[in-house]
Amino acid sequence: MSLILENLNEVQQSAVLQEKGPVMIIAGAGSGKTRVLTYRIAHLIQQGVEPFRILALTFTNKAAREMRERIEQIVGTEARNLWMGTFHSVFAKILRFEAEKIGYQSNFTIYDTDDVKSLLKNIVKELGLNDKLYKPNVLYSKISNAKNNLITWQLYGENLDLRLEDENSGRPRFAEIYKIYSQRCFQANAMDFDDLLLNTNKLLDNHLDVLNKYQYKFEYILIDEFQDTNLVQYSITKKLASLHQNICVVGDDAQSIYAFRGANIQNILNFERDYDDLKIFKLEQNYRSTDNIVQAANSLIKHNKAQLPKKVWTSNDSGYKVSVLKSNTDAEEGRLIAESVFEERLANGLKNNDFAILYRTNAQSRAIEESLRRKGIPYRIIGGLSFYQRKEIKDMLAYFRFATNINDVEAFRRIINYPKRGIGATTVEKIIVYSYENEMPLWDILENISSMMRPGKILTAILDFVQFIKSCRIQIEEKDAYDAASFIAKHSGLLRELYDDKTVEGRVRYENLQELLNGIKAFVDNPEVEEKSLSTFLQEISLLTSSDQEKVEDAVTLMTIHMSKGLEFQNVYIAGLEENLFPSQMMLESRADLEEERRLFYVAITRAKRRLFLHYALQRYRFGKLLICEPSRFLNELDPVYLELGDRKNIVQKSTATSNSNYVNSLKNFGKAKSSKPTSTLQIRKSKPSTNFKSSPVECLKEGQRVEHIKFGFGEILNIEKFGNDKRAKVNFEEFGDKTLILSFAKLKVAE
DNA sequence: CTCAGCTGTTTTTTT
DNA sequence: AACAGCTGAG
Repeated sequence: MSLILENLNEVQQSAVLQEKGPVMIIAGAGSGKTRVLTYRIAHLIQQGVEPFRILALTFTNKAAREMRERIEQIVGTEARNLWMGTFHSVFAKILRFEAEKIGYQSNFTIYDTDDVKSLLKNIVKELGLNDKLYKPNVLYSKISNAKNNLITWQLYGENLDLRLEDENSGRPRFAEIYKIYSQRCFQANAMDFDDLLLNTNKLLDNHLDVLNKYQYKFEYILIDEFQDTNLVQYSITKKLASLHQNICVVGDDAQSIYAFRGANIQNILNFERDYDDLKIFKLEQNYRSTDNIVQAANSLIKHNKAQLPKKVWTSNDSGYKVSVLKSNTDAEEGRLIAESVFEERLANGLKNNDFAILYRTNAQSRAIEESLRRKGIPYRIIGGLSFYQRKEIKDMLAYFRFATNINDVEAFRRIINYPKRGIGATTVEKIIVYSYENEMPLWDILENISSMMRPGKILTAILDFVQFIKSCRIQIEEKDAYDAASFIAKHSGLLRELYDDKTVEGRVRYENLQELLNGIKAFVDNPEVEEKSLSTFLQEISLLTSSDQEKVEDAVTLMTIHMSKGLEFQNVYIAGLEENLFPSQMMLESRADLEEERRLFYVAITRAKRRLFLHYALQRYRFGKLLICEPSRFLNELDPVYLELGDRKNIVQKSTATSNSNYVNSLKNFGKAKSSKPTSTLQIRKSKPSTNFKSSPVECLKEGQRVEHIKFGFGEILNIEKFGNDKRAKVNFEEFGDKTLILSFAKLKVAE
């Protein structure tokens, strides 16, 4: 027991020892938050609390797994009985157990984003609405938003304010769509991510016996990353904790980066309001980073108005200053990063695992990957298209899904004519619409299809398909996951389809499918797994995310900043610190929440332990266009005292003459930025897109033509060549030198 | 019903 | 650049 405590500072200790009652731990970045949480749980177990009476909710499965392992190291295998996982996975588990109470079957499917969008698209189509106005993306986020705020479709329909808002924004029928969508999910015995929470809440509200059971069961409740919880999550945990009142939340308002998903910092304030005997602990000492990094982060975050008072400090050495590096292009940015990784690794005896490269959007990884590959630096990408999101995998899983849940309409849609069976879109639509209109389960129709259709090729195809699904169901009943999956893979024709595809992509897809089967084999062979059926496997993976891939060898990590939360690395590179990319233009336009973007940058900075590199490029390919970029406003917000501008000689060597002088200029003026001009020298050019700039048609542009570009100004076309379906022009600009532009995209017009 | 080829659209972040 | 959706010919 003292063994536990000697690793902790005073505040950490008292936070661990405050076992009873509501506790809130405000934990600054790198302040040992996970350690406190881990020890707190271990301590409870050592005090004799049964592990299965402790509920610990984390943000990612990975965080849960790591914490479980660490607890296991302290208290032993008992830790396996903890109720620990993400909100979604824990409540999915409870929902499967209690499904009948809310009219679901326990083998319900979890619809992922693609399923949801496809369903929404079809509803809009059926209602004959304008799909420009009713875009699946918009609808989904509106529905998700509503659900996260406990607004069911019934409540939505009754809420006149919301209805009025929809009418004003040109979507008067949204409430109807929400209703139909919810009903369709229910009929398909499916839940989307948000339903896992909303239905849990509903279950606890409407079934007192269930509520009592879990209230009694969970004697201690702990919530990690509390700043990222939304209203449903708060509502559920509050209900569960109301009997024992032993609820401990850990969070950092400065790291709240999921508002777009309904996360609400307000929860922290509500928490103080809802529990008046609340004990608050503030962890403010940072053990992770050098002083320069901590101070740079502080200097950034102080620009945010909405925050809890808190002083993050460290007794660590000041270390290196934070490097700010300019590149001419995204490609050069990648090269600088790769070179730095290479040198730093060699000079300091670091391993690839010690490096992380972070970016705002997944699309940015390409350029960096290329330069890493060129330098022969092994890397792994976390996020992006995860294994389970690949088309071929999702197709295979759709077969599994449909065979286990025969009312899963979205799975049915996916596989009914893939591989091609001669059952076209028209037929499929007829079946589905018939099912909805007559409120008949999909499977009832399929089983009786011969009495509803004219005999012919199509009918035979459907009958074969139904027969096949039936045989799959028998396999799933009788065999283990691997045997059943192999049967389905083989007899569905999917494996053959991909095997026959001799292209490179086809090969990869085939291998991916084999990989999936290997994964299922491993699942079956795992002695810890008790239930080895295919449907258990499906349930296991439906909430897996890209961050859950096991880390393999020693490799540099590439990921979005969102994925990096909770992690730390010796060296961190943040790429793409440009206005409109970070902070993201989208974010600013849609929600105007600059503070969340700033918190995101704060999270990124505080991942670094010993060295931090901030990169921006002057030009970058985005959306297939070469864009001129200006440095992020966030760079100007950092206190220059903790920064150094491009110490790297190779920038000078490898840059062109023009940029060279830019580099020197900005180096000269960087520290004075604040005193001289508020906009600072980092800014190159105001990017006010002139409203009346009209590109000339491509045909008007000839070699030798004098032209004007919206950003580059005036220049002369040197040559034009065909590039795929596009034409590309090399243009010599007076101010910016030679540029190659894609004519169909470039804002370019004939000069007057 | 299927396929090839063309057109237009879309790119924030994730459980 | 990558895709989804449409059109027209078979």
